[in-house]
Amino acid sequence: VTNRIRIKDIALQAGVSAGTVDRVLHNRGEVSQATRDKILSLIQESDYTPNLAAKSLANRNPYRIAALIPEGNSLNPYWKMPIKGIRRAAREILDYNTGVEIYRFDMDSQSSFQSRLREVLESNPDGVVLAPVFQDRAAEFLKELNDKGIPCVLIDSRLRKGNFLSAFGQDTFKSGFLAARLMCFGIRPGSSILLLKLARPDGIIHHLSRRAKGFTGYFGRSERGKDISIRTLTIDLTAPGEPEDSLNRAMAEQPDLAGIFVTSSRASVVAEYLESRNKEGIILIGYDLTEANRNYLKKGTIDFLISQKPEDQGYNSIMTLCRNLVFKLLPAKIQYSPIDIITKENIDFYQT
Amino acid sequence: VTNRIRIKDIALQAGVSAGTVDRVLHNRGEVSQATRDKILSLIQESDYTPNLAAKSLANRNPYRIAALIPEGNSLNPYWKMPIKGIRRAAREILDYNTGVEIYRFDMDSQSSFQSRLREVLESNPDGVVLAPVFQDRAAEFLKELNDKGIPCVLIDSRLRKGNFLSAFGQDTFKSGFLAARLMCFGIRPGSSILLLKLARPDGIIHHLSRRAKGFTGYFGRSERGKDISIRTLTIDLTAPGEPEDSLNRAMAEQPDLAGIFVTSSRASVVAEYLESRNKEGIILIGYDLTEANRNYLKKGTIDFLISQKPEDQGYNSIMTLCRNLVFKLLPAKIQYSPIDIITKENIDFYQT
DNA sequence: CTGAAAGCGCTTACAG
DNA sequence: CTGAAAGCGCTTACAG
Repeated sequence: VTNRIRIKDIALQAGVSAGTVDRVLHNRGEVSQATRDKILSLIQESDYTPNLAAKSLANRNPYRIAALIPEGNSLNPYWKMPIKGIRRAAREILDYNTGVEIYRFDMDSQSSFQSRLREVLESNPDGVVLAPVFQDRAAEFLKELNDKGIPCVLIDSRLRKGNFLSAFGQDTFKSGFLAARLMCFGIRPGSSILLLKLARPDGIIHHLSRRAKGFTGYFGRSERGKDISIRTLTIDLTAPGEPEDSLNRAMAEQPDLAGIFVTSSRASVVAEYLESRNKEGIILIGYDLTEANRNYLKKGTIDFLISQKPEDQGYNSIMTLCRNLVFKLLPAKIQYSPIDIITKENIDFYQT
Repeated sequence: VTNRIRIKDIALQAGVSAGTVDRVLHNRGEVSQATRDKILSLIQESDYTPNLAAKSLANRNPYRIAALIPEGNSLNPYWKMPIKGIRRAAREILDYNTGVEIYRFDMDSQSSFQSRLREVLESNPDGVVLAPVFQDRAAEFLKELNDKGIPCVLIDSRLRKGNFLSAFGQDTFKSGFLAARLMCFGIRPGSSILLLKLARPDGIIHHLSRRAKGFTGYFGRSERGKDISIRTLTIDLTAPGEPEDSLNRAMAEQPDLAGIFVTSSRASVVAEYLESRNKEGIILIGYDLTEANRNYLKKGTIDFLISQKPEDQGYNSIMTLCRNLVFKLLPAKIQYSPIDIITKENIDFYQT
């Protein structure tokens, strides 16, 4: 509070003007090597940190961020949550003279993705937040951004390399692993369980299959998991008669079924099925706090939901980009989301 | 980004100067009713929001916050975590021209608490963050602050009323309830469990007994909890021969012991005991990510730890006060912390 | 009751 | 290569 060091202070010490200090601070304009060195060492000693309020106030040119995010529809309600965080961040960074434009695309349509990409490129933004749903197209897009020198932050991504500023996402393998641990904790040894993939045929299923791998990976590695038998089932929810037909068959074939793990955010579909059939005592574990999932969790039909603070993900992706643009801060390349365990008992206190 | 409304804009529309608008904005100085009304309605229509960067830059008088927090010692390592958050917040709000002074006291000594209170009052701060460990003294202190018009934020508190700005804390009953749910999920029906209070004789045990109440409250209310037998045991860790003696006795009396719940942050003590006796397969649930607890969680001796983002609590308490001081924002009176479930599998991704 | 002016710390043309 | 000046939006004495 008291005596923070200002640019003016080091200028005074160095016997130059504030403008010159600013020039070496930002590697801008020509400064003689001698004064440059002097100022640099003065800055080192003085633990100078810029006043962010003053910095953003003085910042003339507004920055524009483009966010490319899937539409949230009834088949995929997940994306409403990151969008909420993005909107919140957008409001906050108005004071940093930075604006956010959101471009929505249809998760089921590569051409819709493609045309939004075009629009974004034409708008010539200062930075991009991207949900790289269609991997190959996203990679090409990333290259175009690189050529133009536009930084890009990835959200809910499993890309681990590529020329992006930062990537947000859960460790999907470990989250499946955790789900298995919870399942095994709750069922009797010798039980039989079902690993359920509820996907659309053309959907991106990389996340989902990593979760499944993590889940099955737990068994065999652990004491408790040893004598559990797992069956895997994939159901196309858009097919007629589904998911009832497939679930009926599975139930008939596994009469001793003790638990179901759903790799997608659609555990509610299974919960609905179990309720209508009056099947009780089957442990159900799934992902994401969608409206429908929350309800079944509160009723007790779903036992655990695994979440990843999707709103935070949206919020942080924008803030990361903004801090990079405005303050030139370099973020961590990978920013893992938490793997949160949500139950009926703690959901009311969960900050999404 | 483009055209945010400024004070100057409404001044122009109202045909007055910026100073006058500022006066009605802050209810300061005398302004004629007519111009006041005009400006007020103009503000309503224009969805004016102040530029926070400019606001804090122009803010002349520095604010001083005093934080009264227990020392973190080996018997109570918990408080290191909120302190970390407080320090982080302190760094950030330097730009808001606000400083934080931390006063530590000995949790076991009311007189130490008392003398720190005096120091704080004498320093005449603009706001106070308080861990109300000694309830009665804290209540008196609160009154003195009220008289002086100094706002106070409580941290890790179960006070639900009193004249404070905001209070942070977990719903301790519900967190015990959740622990019971997890316990019951994992043990066989008919098992016997131990509810363990590890306290010092003079320590504040309100938190701990609320957790215990929540834990026992689960049984009887739920299907799964019906035929579980619970024994409660209190151990004074500072007594000679403890906790070994008491635990030896308990083990002898409950040979079928399937699970132990520890209401304090010292589950590690039990974990150490179980390891040294080669007792495996007993489910152990406790609180807080202390160094020792983390280690036993990773080894698998502790099954679940319940956490409440203590660092966030420290951080948010300072930020809440700062926003009130600088921007006159009114926070929620009670701000519940999350009830997080931490396991070996997700601890690496947990943001404390 | 109201306006004009100076200042917060940083940035940005502009002039030399 | 360097300095002086103006400006970002808000606040704060000061003068009337």
